[in-house]
Amino acid sequence: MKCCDMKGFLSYLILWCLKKRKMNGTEIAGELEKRKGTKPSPGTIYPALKELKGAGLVGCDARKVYFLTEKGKRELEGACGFFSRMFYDAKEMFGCACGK
Amino acid sequence: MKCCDMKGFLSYLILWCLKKRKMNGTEIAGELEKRKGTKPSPGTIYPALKELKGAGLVGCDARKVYFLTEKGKRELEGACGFFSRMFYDAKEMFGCACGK
DNA sequence: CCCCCAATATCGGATAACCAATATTAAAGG
DNA sequence: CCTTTAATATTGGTTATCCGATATTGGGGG
Repeated sequence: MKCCDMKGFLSYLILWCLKKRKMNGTEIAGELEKRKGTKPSPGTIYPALKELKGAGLVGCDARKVYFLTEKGKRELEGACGFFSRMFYDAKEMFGCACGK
Repeated sequence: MKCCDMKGFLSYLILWCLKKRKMNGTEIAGELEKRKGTKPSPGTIYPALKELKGAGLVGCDARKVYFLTEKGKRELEGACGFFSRMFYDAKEMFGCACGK
């Protein structure tokens, strides 16, 4: 088990980051590096963005600046609810996972 | 993207659940069902437990009741710190992901 | 206008998570 | 002790995530 090398987060994290502000691919990669500790490679980030765009969760303008669509916002909120339920006892367990 | 079918959580979630109390495989599966919405199959849960035991993160007694080892506790805390950093802005983003 | 560099895109492959199906073990009751 | 039923274990295969390497695009300076 490698808890801090967790897979399956990438798309979700991208949505999370885009909720704060519009970003291009490089900026997103940098933001993910800050959060995860490792910078996703181009071969990771761009296919992910393409997939998200194909799913209608993000859009991008002519300058390749990506932003959350309404559908993406709903998806993100659904995912947050999912996390919320999954770790409903986060507070009593630690003070953790709550960004405080 | 399938945010609510996220992979790579299983081992982590098992540790999380075992932090609360000792459990056998079936109980763990039930607890995961409550949290994730889907019950992991035997072919999922037992290999995961075996791996965790092999890594020294959990132990089990003669009755196959699993518990967190000290190493497992440290691992879990490390993972929690990881999450904490990853979603450091959880509060400002929503009120979410904090089990409240 | 052309070159150059950074950003973006694509592709193949490696890895690992997970499940379905099946086999084995253990427990409880008659 | 035997049977039956639930719990545990194993195996093989499917799928998806991610990365490395490599192409392509686009924008700014000369």
